[in-house]
Amino acid sequence: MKTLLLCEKPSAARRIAKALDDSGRPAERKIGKVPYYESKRGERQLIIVPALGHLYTVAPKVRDRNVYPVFDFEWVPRHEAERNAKEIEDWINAISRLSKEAQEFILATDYDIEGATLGYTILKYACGGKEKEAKRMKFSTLTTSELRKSYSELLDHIEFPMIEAGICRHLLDAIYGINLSRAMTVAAKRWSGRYATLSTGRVQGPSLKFLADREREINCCVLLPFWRINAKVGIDGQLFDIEYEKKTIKNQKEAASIIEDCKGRKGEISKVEVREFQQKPPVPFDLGTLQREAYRLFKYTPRRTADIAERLYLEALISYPRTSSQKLPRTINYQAILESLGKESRYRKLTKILLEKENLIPNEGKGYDPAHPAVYPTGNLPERRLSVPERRIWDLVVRRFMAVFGEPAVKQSVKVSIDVNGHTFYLRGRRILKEGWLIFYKPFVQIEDVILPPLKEGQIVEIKDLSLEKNFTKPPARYNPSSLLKKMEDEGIGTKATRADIIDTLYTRGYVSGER
DNA sequence: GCAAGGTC
Repeated sequence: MKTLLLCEKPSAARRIAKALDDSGRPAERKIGKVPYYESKRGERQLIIVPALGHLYTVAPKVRDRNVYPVFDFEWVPRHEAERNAKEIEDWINAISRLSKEAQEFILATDYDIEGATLGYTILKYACGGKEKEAKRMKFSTLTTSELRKSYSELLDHIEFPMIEAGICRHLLDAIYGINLSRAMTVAAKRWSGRYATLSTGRVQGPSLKFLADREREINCCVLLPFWRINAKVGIDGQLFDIEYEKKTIKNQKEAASIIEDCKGRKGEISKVEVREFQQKPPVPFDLGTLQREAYRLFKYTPRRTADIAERLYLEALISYPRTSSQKLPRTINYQAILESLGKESRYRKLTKILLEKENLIPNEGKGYDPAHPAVYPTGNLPERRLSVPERRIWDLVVRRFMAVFGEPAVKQSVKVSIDVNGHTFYLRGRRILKEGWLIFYKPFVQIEDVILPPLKEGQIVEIKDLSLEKNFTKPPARYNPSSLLKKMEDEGIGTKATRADIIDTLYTRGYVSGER
């Protein structure tokens, strides 16, 4: 009796095969490039085979792309509808062949709308109509214990209502996106006489609108003048910038009279406020946070970061990157990872600090993902020379991982009020009292101490370089790929795996240009 | 040479 288990992707199939095999060592086999596993579990022989995400997609029944509108769609193997999907044919053939040896079927794809749907289409079209008899494994992490539990508590059938929703999602996106895209392309050709691909869709359209709305705001923005009082204070031969109690003054007369009042006057310190506060460690990386951080630090676009992270994942240097989780489950062996990273000389001192702690507790964020934990380094060290971008992203993931286990940083801020003829100026100082997690994440945070000499109330100080600066209010900033990604996340459009690609498409179509 | 969603 053979049972076929269908998984979402190769890495999941491997984990599942290991978890379910009685000896923990399933046989690894291949049909062409398609890997699969044979596990023994009691009397049962399991054939565990991965999909590669969706193997089927919806496409218009009439293949002529100039037809408009189209409402008749059908499920087809992906290689028939898309370019760059050549390997899908082999994949479907392999699953099809393995399914013929099996008498029982279990769906073990991700327990979400797309996982259920991609499993359904494969069971139906590649396995010869097995979608009704297939059982279902339900799990939210790929830990051995949960996988075994879900295998022992198999659900009777796959989740048909969820699949209805998934099919509906595919069809709506296709009907809406393909028709509007064709309409725009045809209209543009009639108008200009030239062909250019135009496209829009459920996610592209609204994303572009965010940019258009912002551009309109910028163009409509009326720039108003305002004035700023600049001054310095001299203490023990050192000069420090001070700020006027009102950061901006809208009226030139008022500003000029403040200058007049303060000119040639000395200042008297009226108050010294010292405040200490803690800054908690950062949370582990979900993909979006990693993409934004890589843009902030290296100006890598979200797309580029996703590509690099994917490569690092395939070389087993980091965990699965397409995650929205900001949590690191206790089942991850933090200590082993740190010990291994410590073999790299530049991490040795840092990992030592963490390994000496009594317990390692990550500061976790709210982000949750049913299928994957946050991005973390596996502890493996590169076996080849990484390119500069690869090294940077890996280093960022490593340091972030260490930082989440760090102690809070303790900072001190000082606010000194200086009275100048009835006007108040502020002198601000700041310093780090305890580095805490910053020691791990140092290259990626700006830490600039402004250390003030000892000051006390009633002390008289010299006011220098008193001047008036005219400015204009600024329009809101344009989006960049990073802030647009954030906006899409906040608005809940696209997914962690698609947002970067969709932003890229906006550029490819020529809707957006400039900063990338 | 059309969407958006999986995944490599």
